[in-house]
This record gives sequence, C-alpha cells and structure tokens, in this order.
Amino acid sequence: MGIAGGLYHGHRMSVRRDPIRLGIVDSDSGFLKVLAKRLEGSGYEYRVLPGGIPPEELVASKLNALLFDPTVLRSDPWDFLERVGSLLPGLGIIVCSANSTVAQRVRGLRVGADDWIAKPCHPEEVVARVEAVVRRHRRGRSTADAGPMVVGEIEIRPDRFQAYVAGRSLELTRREYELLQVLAEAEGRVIEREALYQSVWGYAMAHGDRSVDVFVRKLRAKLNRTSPGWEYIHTHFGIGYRFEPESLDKAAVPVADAEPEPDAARSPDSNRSLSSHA
Amino acid sequence: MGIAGGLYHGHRMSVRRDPIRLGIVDSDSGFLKVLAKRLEGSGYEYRVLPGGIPPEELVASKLNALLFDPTVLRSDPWDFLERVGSLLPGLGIIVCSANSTVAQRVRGLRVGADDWIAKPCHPEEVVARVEAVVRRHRRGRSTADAGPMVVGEIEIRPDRFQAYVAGRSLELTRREYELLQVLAEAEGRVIEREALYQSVWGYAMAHGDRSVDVFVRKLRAKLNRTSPGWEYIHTHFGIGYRFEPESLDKAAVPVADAEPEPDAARSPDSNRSLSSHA
DNA sequence: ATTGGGTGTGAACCAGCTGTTAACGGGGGC
DNA sequence: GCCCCCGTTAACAGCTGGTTCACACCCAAT
Repeated sequence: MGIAGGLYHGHRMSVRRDPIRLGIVDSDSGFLKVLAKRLEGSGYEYRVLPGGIPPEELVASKLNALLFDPTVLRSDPWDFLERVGSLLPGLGIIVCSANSTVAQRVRGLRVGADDWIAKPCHPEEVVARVEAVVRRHRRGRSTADAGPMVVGEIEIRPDRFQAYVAGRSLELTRREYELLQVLAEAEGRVIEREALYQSVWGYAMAHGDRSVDVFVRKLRAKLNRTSPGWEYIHTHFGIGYRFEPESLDKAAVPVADAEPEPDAARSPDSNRSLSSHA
Repeated sequence: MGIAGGLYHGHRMSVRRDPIRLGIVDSDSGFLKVLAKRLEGSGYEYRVLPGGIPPEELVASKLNALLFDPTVLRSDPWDFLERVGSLLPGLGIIVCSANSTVAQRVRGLRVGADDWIAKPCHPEEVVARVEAVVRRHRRGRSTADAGPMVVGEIEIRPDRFQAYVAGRSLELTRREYELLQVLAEAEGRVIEREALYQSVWGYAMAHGDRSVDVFVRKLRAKLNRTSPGWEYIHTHFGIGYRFEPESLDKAAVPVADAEPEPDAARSPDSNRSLSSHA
C-alpha cells in the first residue's frame, strides 16, 4: 500500500525545535503572500498544495499541520475533512475561511478540524493558532529521544538511529529502527497493530497490509542473530505486539523466586508468544 | 450468524466515552445560563469556578478542559495561563473574552491557550471548540492509559489486554478480554445481551446469535479455573448478565450490614442469581 | 405438571491471523 | 547508466479462536 514513495527524511527527533511542516491549501494570493513572508525564517517548512489534492497524497508529505480554505476545494469539504482526519490522525487541521456561519464552523470542528479561523485574519494569529494546534498535538509525545536506552542486552541510540549489543551494531534499516524504538518505548505494554503502524509509518494502516508483520520478522531475525538467548518481541494474537526482554536461560528471571509463592512474582505473563512453546 | 469471522478492523470499542469534565471561570450570568443549558444532558460534567481560584486548586478536579474569561481573573491572566499550562499539561484551555486584540490572542495562544473565542459567541460553537480541544488531547493515548482495575481476586490490565490473578494470566483471547472489561466496567449493573454484544462486537446482534452465551461460558471457565471460590458473572434470565465478585466462602461477605434481603440471598448452590428482579 | 423458550455445555468447522519466504520495483550512490 | 539497498507486496502454510450447531438443562408461565 505504499503511497509513500520517498521523502523519508523529515524525521521527528527532538520535539523541541523541530520545524513545523505546514501544508497550505488556499488560492488567495494576497493572503498567501503575506503568510509566506511571515513563515519565512521562522523555522517553518511550508508547501502550498493544489485545491484538488486527494487526501492520499498528503501521506507522503509528513506534515504536522494543514491550513486550508474550504472554498478552494474541488471536492466536498466535509468529506475531505473527515478523510484527512481518519487517514492522518496525527495531523493538525486548521480551517481558514471567509463568511462562515456558526453551523458550518461547528460542523467543521466536529468532523475533525482543530481550529477554524475567520478571514480576514492577521497572519500572526494564524501562526499562533497553527502552533497551538501542533503544540497540543505534540504534547504527551515520546519522552526524551535524547538519551540512549538499554533494554535486555541491547542498547538503542536515537542519535544514531541504530541499536547495539555489546557495541556491535544490529545494522537496522530506518524502518526497522523506528519500529524497534516505538516498541521499546512502550516496554511491557501491548501495542495494537494499527497503532504501531500509525506510529512508525505515520498514517492509517490500510486493510490487509502486512508490513508490520514483515518488519517484526526482520527485527526478530536481527535481534536473534545478535542477541541469541533472548526474546524481545512477543505476539499477542488478534491484537499486536509487546516488547519485553526475556532471557531464555533455564535460569529463572533475575527475581529471587525462592519465595513460597513462585507465581506471585510477576512472571511476565506466559502469554503464548507462539514462537517459543513446544 | 455473525458477519465474517475476524473483522478486527476499526471499532474503537470506546463505547463508554467518558464525559468531559469542564471547568468554567466566568462571571457573565447570561452567558453562563445559556451555556449551562447546552451542557446539561450532553454528558458533560461542568463546574463554575470562582475568578480568584489559584491554579493549584485545579489539580484535584481532574478537569479535561478549562473555559475562562481573562477579564474576571483577579490575578494576571498571562501568568495564570502559564501556570495552569505548566501545572496541568493534560488540560485543554479555551479562552473566551470580549474585545480582545490580535496581540492579546496571539500572546494567549503562545503562553498556553489552546483556543481563543471572541464574545459574543454561540454556545454551540463553544462546545464544539471545547470538544475539538479535548479530542485532540485524548487522541494518541489509547485505552492502555486507563489504569489497571482490581475486582475480587482478579486484576484487569488494559495495557496487556489481559487479566491476572495473583500474577497468573487468565490467558484470555481478545474477545474474552473485551467482554470481561465491558462487564467489569459496569460492575454491579445488569447489562442486556444486545448491549453487551454491541459493546464488544461493535455492531448489532443478529437474532438468535449465541455468541455472548458462549463467551460468557468461556470466561466463566477461565475465571473459575484461575480463581475458584469466587463467582463473578451472574445470569439474569431473559435479560443479560451482571458482573459482581462474590466470595463463595460461608464467611460473610465483606459488607458490614447483614442485608435483610427477603429473597434467597446468594444461595451457595444455585449457579445463578435470579436475585432481586424487582 | 406441562410446555415453550432461554441458557449451559461441548465439540466441530473454517475464516482469518500470523510466520515465513521470495519476488518486485523504486531510489540513491557510485 | 548501473548496481545495490530496502521497503513493499504477494503467496503459501500452520494455527488460533470466533462462530455455529446440537443437545441437555433450567426457568417462568399457563
């Protein structure tokens, strides 16, 4: 289902001063000119998009926010809003239009818009509202990309987009690394397939897409090749995957299990990770 | 009967959407009256707060959003905004004021407001904007954020789609887990078969479908296998099921009073509590 | 007591999920 | 331009578990 051809660069690393990638769908040249002037040199990466652009084409752009005037859309604005919202749940949507009614604004906000600005408007306010939406969306995102992370035998280094075992690189590709990172950040929690796809690929998973499975397999292969004796990724049938390092040594987990209640110690869920078993 | 077997797609299963908890700081009685009328019966829990309320006191209220007019604040509005924003990063902040300038709005949005509405405004638009802000805030946090839940001897962990007794997994399948979760969330209340089906399966139950019964049976088996001596799921003939942990020990229930129930209170043999049908 | 419908129970079926492998094709580096 | 890398997609096999069926049992009403 690869709509995304290339454009794999713009990555989210430091949430802080990451430039905002803004898509603009508007035809008012005066408005565009003034806005462009304001955006220049403010750390924005913006791109003016044609009015007839299908939502699917937005996928590859890795936008943070979309500013658009519904009157320049060729397709039904409400339908467009809904489709963009469901396809790209991580995208902030700001509508900017002249002569809107309360009912229109309410409807727009209900079907997925994050804000609705009335024209004419000051470019400074547009920028402030775009940033508020993006900030709101980024808030609560991944904590600390900065620090390396050690789980089990492996070390994950965001500064190099790579993982290591005893200093030896796993030689992960970009997708493999991102998948590993998303999984590892949620250590111990089950992540649904769709959520995983959403986090790594950036847009909604198409029905029947097997990419996640294939990459989990690749990841497992590289993890096992470099760190045998450990199991990291556990399958939860019908749900998704869970990352949790487990030593395969017959030596029990590093918990003092001499206790009279052996199971009381959280044996990490003997959940059938259909890999092991007999 | 049911539609195709798998069908795990969409279906967010957030059937029980939490009400929005909204704090309001305003003194315009007319505005408050109209807004209150709109909020009533829409699943809102709102609370009008005094203008001089210190941000620290908001912490305990577990609000989702705060709607306020800066002109009624005794303290410096900008300072208030910043402190609330840093103190409660998960709170949506909507400013609603009359006679604001572009500069004020920009400043407000910069220091932490998520939206800024100009008075006079339609209550419907206020609600729509509040919901947009809350929606944006909630998105991304899956159901896993809900903390674990302990009922009787069992612990339900949404982060693992699994239930445990003393650390031992019940090894529930996805459907079984979801059924348990829906039942447990309505602890003590009877849920009709159709409502149960609707919640878990996501669509209407076909006439004659026995899926609910079968899954209740599977659930009971696993509950009883792992937590014998307790009864969790009670049948209400002709209606549905009720989840309520009951110890089968002759030792009195942990309830203080001796329950002067006229009808056979928990007869230890009868598997079903036809109970207080009245 | 009889009866009709609702519910418990066990088992079988098979749609769909996952693991696995390999071919395809675009992009970037050389 | 050529080659290699890597993400995508398809195909196949094994297995899980959701659905369905059949029958026994229980409840409530006549």
